[in-house]
Amino acid sequence: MPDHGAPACSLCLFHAVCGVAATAPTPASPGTRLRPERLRLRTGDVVFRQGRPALTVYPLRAGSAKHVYQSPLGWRQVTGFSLPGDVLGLEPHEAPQHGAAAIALQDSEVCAVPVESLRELMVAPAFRIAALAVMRRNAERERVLLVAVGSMKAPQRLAMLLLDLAGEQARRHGRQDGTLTLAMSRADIASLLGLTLETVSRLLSRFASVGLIAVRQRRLRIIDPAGLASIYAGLEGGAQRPAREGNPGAEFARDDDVPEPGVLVAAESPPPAVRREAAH
Amino acid sequence: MPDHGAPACSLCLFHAVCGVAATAPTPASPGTRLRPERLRLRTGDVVFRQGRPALTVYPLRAGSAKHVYQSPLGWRQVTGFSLPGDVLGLEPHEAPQHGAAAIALQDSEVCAVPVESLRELMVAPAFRIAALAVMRRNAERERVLLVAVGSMKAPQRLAMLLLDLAGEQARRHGRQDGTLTLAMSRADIASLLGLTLETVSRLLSRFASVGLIAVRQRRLRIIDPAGLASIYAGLEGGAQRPAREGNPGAEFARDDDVPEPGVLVAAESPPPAVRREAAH
DNA sequence: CGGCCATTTGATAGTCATCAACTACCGTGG
DNA sequence: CCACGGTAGTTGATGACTATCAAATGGCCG
Repeated sequence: MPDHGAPACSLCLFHAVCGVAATAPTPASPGTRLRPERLRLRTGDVVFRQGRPALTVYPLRAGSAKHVYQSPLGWRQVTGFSLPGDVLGLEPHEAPQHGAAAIALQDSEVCAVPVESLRELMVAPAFRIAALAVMRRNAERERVLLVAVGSMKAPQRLAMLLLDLAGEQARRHGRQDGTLTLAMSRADIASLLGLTLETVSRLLSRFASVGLIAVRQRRLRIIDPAGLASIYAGLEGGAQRPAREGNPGAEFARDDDVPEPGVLVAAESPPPAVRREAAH
Repeated sequence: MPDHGAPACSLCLFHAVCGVAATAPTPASPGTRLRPERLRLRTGDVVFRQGRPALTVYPLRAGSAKHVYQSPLGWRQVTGFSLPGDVLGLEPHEAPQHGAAAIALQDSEVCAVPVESLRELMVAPAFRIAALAVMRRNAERERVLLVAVGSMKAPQRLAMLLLDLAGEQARRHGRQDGTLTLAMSRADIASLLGLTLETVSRLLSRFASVGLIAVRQRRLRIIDPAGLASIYAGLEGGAQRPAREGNPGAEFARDDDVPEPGVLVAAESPPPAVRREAAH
């Protein structure tokens, strides 16, 4: 495995087929070898806009980005953040246009891989599997977000995000100390979570005052991960419980399907039970 | 084009390749010909559960269904409703397991198409395009829902759903009178929209009292579509405006990308403007 | 006809958005 | 180097919007 310049490259979807080795150009390479162009971005730069033809995908080498979706009626919302190793613009379902805009949250660096190259690579089963897995992960992320925004209280949502960011941080650099730098503004966080920036700010302060975290501006350290997880699970304060899903009819078996965890903060604390279904 | 038994068949993804013609079995058929098994469902029946292997897809011939997603922590939420012509269990990204459960909202009927058949069909460009388009549409739906739940008020969300249901209704049967039967309970609607069933009930009553709709139990008629659209757009009461997306830096061009409308209620009323971006 | 569930409606309180200052930070330019 | 302006972030006061709790009503099925 070549170890390319940026540490994030080892997590990149294209890592195995990328020819931008810091070492030798990898002479006789069997399969496709990418020599992607590199682009530098400055804070606020738009990598691509929603609706524009998806001609290129952009593996993120360094920095970070946000994805902004605009609904048909003009409502905008941040749908996610990307960190080094993620691939910006990787459209699911072979969508011909970008489904959302991508904007650099800080000075960043991306590679530019033409979709034709991507298409070629996709015929290789191994790569294809990996790419599809990435897309599935993204989709799952959005679903978790939907549920969070749709049925969890503000503190839970924020706790979720913090734990997620910490997890991603750990997955990249090995850092286990909960130190992280928020590349995004309070407004971005608020948009993602369906809150206002004031609420986000207040909650961060509250979390800090209770000793869960330490924050100063965009510098944040998680002091009590278990406490945050507890809040995320809704065990704090108001005794939140997963909403029963008021369906009328009956369901066959009564076992609960345990969805595979792992996306957007692993389910450490067991679901607070209360999982009844109306019997037939 | 064969006209199969159910009227919804003409909208089915598999329509062109389906051999279940009410007429003759279509003797010498060139490409793949499906003879899908048919299944009857009763209210509340689980078509498939989240996490279970996705071995079959179920085109919905008659009736309706809801999709229920359970997050890793056990929170459940309705993520969408399906009407005749939709395909239940069509997993994006070739997911090997169902990403959500599907539950019949009423006595319904589905076809059962093995995924192997689906895979075979997917090699045909025409079918492949169509299938991907369906998946994209589903994904776009969820995004619109995310934005709605994340940043719109309760009345807007409900108005959106009603308009959407009416639109789907019209797309199937030609009925242009806004008469529709809500197959789902108030709780299901509430879950989808991130509200409580009481709020849904109250809003329906309020809509009715203002003459926008007429409701009696699950019987509903849209009297003033424009009024609902106006509420959806947020032009009523509180002067809602699409939230500015508080991003810090600059953006290159200043033109707004107009996303292709059409999913989950077309954008009839133009976005209320106010689309400024911070200059650099 | 009785019982059960879905739905409606009311009363009340909690959460969070909104409006409004105020403070901290950052980069620029004197 | 320090003053300045502007943006990001914090904090407070207030109230709208909705969730929550609690009945009451109405339908539907057996």
